[in-house]
Amino acid sequence: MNETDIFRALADPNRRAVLERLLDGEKNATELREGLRISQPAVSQHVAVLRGAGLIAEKKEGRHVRYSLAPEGLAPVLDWLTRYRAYWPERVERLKALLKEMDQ
Amino acid sequence: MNETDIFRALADPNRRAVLERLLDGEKNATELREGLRISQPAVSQHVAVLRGAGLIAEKKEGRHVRYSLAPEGLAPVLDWLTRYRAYWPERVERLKALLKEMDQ
DNA sequence: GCTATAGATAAGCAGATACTTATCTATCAG
DNA sequence: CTGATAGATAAGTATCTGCTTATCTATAGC
Repeated sequence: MNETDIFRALADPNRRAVLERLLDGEKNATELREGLRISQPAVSQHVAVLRGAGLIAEKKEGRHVRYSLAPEGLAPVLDWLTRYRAYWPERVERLKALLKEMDQ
Repeated sequence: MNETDIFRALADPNRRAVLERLLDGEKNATELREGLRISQPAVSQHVAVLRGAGLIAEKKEGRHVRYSLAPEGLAPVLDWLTRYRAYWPERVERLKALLKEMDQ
């Protein structure tokens, strides 16, 4: 839930890959594992780190667990990044375009 | 320069503190150290990690080195984060306000 | 009940991290 | 040249990470 936990969680490529996979909807652990060349326990451990950082939520359904992105989880990163906005040169233009697009 | 290097660099509180300090202008290593309860070599090592991640630039001036934030350094983080925009609920409102303010 | 499957937990280990003290290099002041 | 200072580098070490295999728990189907 704090910046350190979140940045540490995001520092691992396999964990970012897990988040990536959740972009297109809920997944269970086995689905999250696809494409990652690590064992089932390793996935479980990564998921625990992501959950601890507040980045994913889980919902038990029988013997399956459905994992999903936690909507507010990345907010501290955005907040942190915003403090450095003076150092986002032309990226700001891209963001403006993005927000305009989102308005439609 | 890649996401992993950047997130790893940001995962350490002392390194984030160094960046924080650079928000109000160039500093030399001794100034960066103020407030951090770590040795001079530790600061030097953190600075090396931040430089390696492309987050700070340095300019030698005699026996001093002036460190500053590297403007483009955080762009990959912003880009990464943008992919999760659907999960930024009301934060978007804050950003819109911010960008409007920057237009003035 | 028995067996299979989803996922978590335990234990162990190799490599990475963050720190320390000691030392080195380079510039500056006299 | 000499001594002091800014900063980097070297070497050593305790702790943390990310992984593995083995095992455990819990649900589901028969």
